[in-house]
Amino acid sequence: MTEFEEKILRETCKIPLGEVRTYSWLAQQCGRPRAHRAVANALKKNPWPLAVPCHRVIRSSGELGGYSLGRRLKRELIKLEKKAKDMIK
DNA sequence: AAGTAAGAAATTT
DNA sequence: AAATTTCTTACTT
Repeated sequence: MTEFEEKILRETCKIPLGEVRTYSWLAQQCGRPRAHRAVANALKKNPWPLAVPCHRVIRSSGELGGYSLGRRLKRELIKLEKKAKDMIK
């Protein structure tokens, strides 16, 4: 595990409930604005699929992107978290 | 050297 | 204007 990957994962954990960020956004948070591709690489081999909310990371075009546990689940999780957010507020 | 869960730009439809 | 192709990106293996 490289430092870059760890940074990515830590930033991913900061994404609030019911919200999403893009791959390039994460790249910027780590000081490498053009490393979006490497970000995807780090997330796909995320060792803790649920502990780190990598399902809150989507493409900048608004599309889902991929997910190690299946894009379908990813969609469901985001939907569910939006609901949860509404319920809490 | 090759591959990637991306992106922007150029190209075609 | 939307869909598809092509090249670039930076990082890992």
